[in-house]
Amino acid sequence: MNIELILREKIRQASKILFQQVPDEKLIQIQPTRKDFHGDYTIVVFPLLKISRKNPEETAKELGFQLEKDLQFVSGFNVVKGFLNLELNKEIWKDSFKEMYGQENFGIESSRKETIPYLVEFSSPNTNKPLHLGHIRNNLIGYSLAKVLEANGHQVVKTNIVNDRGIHICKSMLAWQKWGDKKTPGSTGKKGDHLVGDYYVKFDQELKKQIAGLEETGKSKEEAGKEAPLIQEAQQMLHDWEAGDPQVLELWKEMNSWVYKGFDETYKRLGVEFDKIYYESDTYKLGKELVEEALRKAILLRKEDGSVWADLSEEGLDEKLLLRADGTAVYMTQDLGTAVLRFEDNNGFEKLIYVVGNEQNYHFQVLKIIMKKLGYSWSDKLYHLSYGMVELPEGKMKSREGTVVDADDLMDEMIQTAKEMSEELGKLEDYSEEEKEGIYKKIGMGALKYFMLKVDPKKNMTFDPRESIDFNGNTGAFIQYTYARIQSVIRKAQELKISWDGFSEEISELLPKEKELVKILLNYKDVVTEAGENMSPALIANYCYELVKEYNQFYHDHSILRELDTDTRKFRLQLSEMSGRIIKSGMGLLGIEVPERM
RNA sequence: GGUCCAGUAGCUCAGUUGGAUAGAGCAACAGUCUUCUAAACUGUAGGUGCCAGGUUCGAGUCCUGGCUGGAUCACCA
Repeated sequence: MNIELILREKIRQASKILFQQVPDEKLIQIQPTRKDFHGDYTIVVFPLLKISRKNPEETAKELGFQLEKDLQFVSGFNVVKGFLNLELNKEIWKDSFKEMYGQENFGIESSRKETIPYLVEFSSPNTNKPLHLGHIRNNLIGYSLAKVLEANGHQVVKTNIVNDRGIHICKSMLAWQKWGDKKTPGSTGKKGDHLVGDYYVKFDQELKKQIAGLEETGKSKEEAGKEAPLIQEAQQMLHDWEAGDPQVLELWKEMNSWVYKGFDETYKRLGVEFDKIYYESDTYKLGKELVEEALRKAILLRKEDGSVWADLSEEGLDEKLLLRADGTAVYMTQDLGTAVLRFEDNNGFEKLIYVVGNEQNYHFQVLKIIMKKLGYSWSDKLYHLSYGMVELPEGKMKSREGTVVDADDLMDEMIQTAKEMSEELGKLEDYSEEEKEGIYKKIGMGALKYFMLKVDPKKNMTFDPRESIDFNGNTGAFIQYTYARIQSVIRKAQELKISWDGFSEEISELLPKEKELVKILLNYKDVVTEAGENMSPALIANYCYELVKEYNQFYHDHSILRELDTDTRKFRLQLSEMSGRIIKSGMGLLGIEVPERM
C-alpha cells in the first residue's frame, strides 16, 4: 500500500468531478506536512488553480471535502493559504506499519529486474604508492553505490582497474633498483605498498636534485625536466617493459606482488571487495589495437613524429594524444581498451559507472567522445560519477609537505580512539578481549565510513581529523548506539518473556512520536529508490540519522517494557524492532556494521 | 585566458528536484540519570542563503551578469 499513490489517483478523480478536468501528473504535488502545521500530507493547490478557476482557498476546500468523502482514511483537513493539509486516521498508520513489519526486507528489492549488469568501477589504485584519504572516499562511495543499486533490484558487477603500468610505476622500480639495497617487505617487516611508496617518493626527491643541478648550468626548467638522466632512464624502462624485457618484467612482477598483498589487507579492513579486477597491463594493448584500427579508418590522425591524436575540435575541445611518438600507450589508450573489454566480458552493460574524482572530469568527457567517434553506440552508457576532493582544514593534501593522510594510519587511529572512548564508558567489561576488539573495530570504522558517506559525493569535503573522530551527534557511532540500545531492549524483553507477536484488534490512538516514527520508517523504501536514481549513498546516511534521531526522542519520551497496557507495549516493541531492522539495513547499504552492544 | 564545479549559522554539513516561518551536528551557555544503555534527551543563542538583476502566485533551488574558491586544459595517471 502506498498512501501517496492512492492520494494521487483520488485527486485525479476529484478534479474531474469538481473541475471537469484531469490535471497533469506534474500538477499534483503531494508532500509530508511540515511539522509546524496540523496534518499528515499536504497538497499544494497553486498548480491546480488553472483548471479550478477559483482562488486557492476555495480550491483547497472543495478538494478537501471531496477527498474526505472519497477516502476512508482521510479523517479531516485544514487549509492554510494555498496548502491543503490532510489529516489521516490512526488505522491507516497501523495498517501501513503492519504491512511493513511483515516484510522480511522492507525497502530492498531482492528480485533482479534485468540480467544486463550495472558495472561500478571504483578504487583504481596505482601500484606505486599506498592508499590514502582520497582513496578511502572513493572505495566507500563505490562499494556503497554498488549495494544501493543492488537494493534497487539491479544486477551489479563491482570492478577495479589497477594501474599497474606506466611511467610512474617505472619510477618506483628504478628508485628501488638504485637505492633499495634489495629490501623486501619480508626483510623490513614493512607493508609492501608502503615500501614501494617510499621509493616513489625517493625517486621524486632525487629527480628534483638533478633538475636543480641542470638549472644551475643555465637550462630552463622545462629543458631540465626533460633532460634529467633519471627521467630518461624511467622512460627507457617503460619502453623496455612494453618491449617485454625479461629483467624489467621480473622486477615489475615482484614489486607489484608486494603492493597487492598490502592492498588486500587495506581492502579487507575497509570491508570492500570486487567481483572482477582488471589490470592495465592486460588492457592497454587492446587500446593500442583500437587506436591502430581507427587510424586505418582515418578517424584518428598520425603526426610527423609518429604520435597519434584524436581531433576533438568539432566538440569544441583540443586534440588529444592517444599514442606517444615512441609508440607507447597513455592513460586514455588504456581506458578505451578497458571499456571495450568490459562490454565484451559482460555481454553488454546497462551502465558503466566510473567512480573517479572530479579532477578527471575532462578525461571522461573526452573518453566518451572518442568512444563515440570509434563507433561504439553504447558510449552513452558510460557514466562518470565524479566525486569531490577530500581536503584537510589547512588545505589540500600534499605529499611534498607530508600532509597525506594514509589510509592504514587513519583506520588505526579511528579504531584506537573508539577503544579509548569505549573503555572510558566501561559498558563492555564483561566481554572478552576478542569481542571488545570486534566492537571497537565496528565503531571506529563506522565513524570513518559514515563521516565520508554522509556528504553528497559531488561536493568537495573537509576532513578534520579531530572532528571526524567525534562519536557524538551526526556520526556513525550515534546511529550504532541507537541500534545497540534497541537490541538491549529486545534482549530484556526476551529475558522477561514478554512476547510482541501479532497485532491487536483494539487500536488506540497513536501518540505523536509513535506516528512520526511510523512515517519515517515507511519512507525508507523511497529513500533507497532515490539514492539509486541519484547515485548518492549520502541520502541513505542522512535518512539513517533522521530515523535514529526520531527513535531516540520516542525512546526518551515513552516507556517500552514498563508500559502497562500490553497492546501498547507490544506495538512499541514492534516499532523498536522495525527501527532496528531498518537501521541495520540502511547502514548495511553504506557498508557499515552495527554492534549488538556498545 | 577557455571549460567545468562549488559558495547556506563561527566550523562541518542537510534541505524531499520551484512551495508555508531555511534545518541538524560540533563549538558556547543552561537543564535531564535510583527508572528499558546519558555515545542519549530538552532548551537558549547563532542567518542580508556570495553580490546584483531577471522569470514566477511563490526562488537557497531556475536564467543572466559579476565576485570568491577549487578542478582541468601534459608525449603524468
